[in-house]
Order: sequence, then structure tokens, then C-alpha cells
Amino acid sequence: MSARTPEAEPLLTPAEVATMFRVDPSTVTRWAKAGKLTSIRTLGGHRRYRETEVRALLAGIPQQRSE
Amino acid sequence: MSARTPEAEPLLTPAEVATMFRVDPSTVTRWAKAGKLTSIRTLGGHRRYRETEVRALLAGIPQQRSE
DNA sequence: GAATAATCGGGTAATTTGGGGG
DNA sequence: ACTGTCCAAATTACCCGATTAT
Repeated sequence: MSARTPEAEPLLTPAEVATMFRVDPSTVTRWAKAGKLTSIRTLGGHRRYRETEVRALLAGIPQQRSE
Repeated sequence: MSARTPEAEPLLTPAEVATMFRVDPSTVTRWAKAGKLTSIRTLGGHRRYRETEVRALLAGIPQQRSE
């Protein structure tokens, strides 16, 4: 193992977010397209979501969206 | 006096890059083969990746193509 | 040199994407 | 307005045995 571990923020797959919200994965995609959810893209175009943001939304904490 | 520090740019292992993107290590290998990610090879043939490039890609900053 | 973990390849399932329509 | 479903194409995940890293 390398001595240094780069800090990486935990990300979730579309399926994981869908399971947590009890919705279809395509619905999560719509949320991302609508800007309701921050999405990070893999180099192949697949979306990943911030775990902290998802948990906050699940907890009912209103998020602040710039623009 | 302290010894000199060789100029070494920080490199990441396939597993580290995979964790940061929340993908399988084999996917990172695929990106390297596709030329989407610069890869440096160890003498044994294992790949290492530039931390600065990985971070930039994660941040969504489009990189220039060397070609 | 030995032991364990990680990364190589390849091949095959499973997931995701985007658009369209109910 | 919001969601679930259908489709094909693209991308990713998991499997293996062999090689490399520590």
C-alpha cells in the first residue's frame, strides 16, 4: 500500500441513491438533470452522488443551491 | 544540512483513483487504455496516475488532449 | 526468500445513459 | 408536475489465473 492516502469524499452510485429514496434510478437521474442533486461524472459519463448531500436531503435538511 | 528532495510528482495507484471516482479499479485501467487518463508504468508494467490530473478530472475541468 | 495484497490481462454479466411515451 | 417503464447503445462490475509490489 502506498504511504499516503488522498482524501476522497464518499460517493454513491445511482442505484444506491435510488434504494435510499425508494425510487427508480431514472428518477435520481432526473433530479440530477434538474439540478436538485449535485452529480459528479465518471470519465465514461456515469453519474456519482455526494453521500453527505444525499444523507442531508434524506434527513429533510433544505439544501442551498447556488444559481 | 538536510538532504535534497528529488523532484517527484505525486502519483496514485489504480485502487486510489478507483476509490476517488467510486468505480472499480479495472475501470480506471480502461480509461488509461482509452487515453482518457495519463498513465505511467512501473518497471513491472503496473500503472500509476498523476494526482493533479485525477483531481482536475474529478472537479470537472476538461483537460487538453496531447495528440 | 517467503507471504500477502494489488494489478495485470481477458471475457462475460449488470448497470447506466439518453430519448421517447404512458 | 412527477414518476415508472421500454428500448438500444455505451459503460461499468465481477469473474478468473498469472504476474508484480511491498
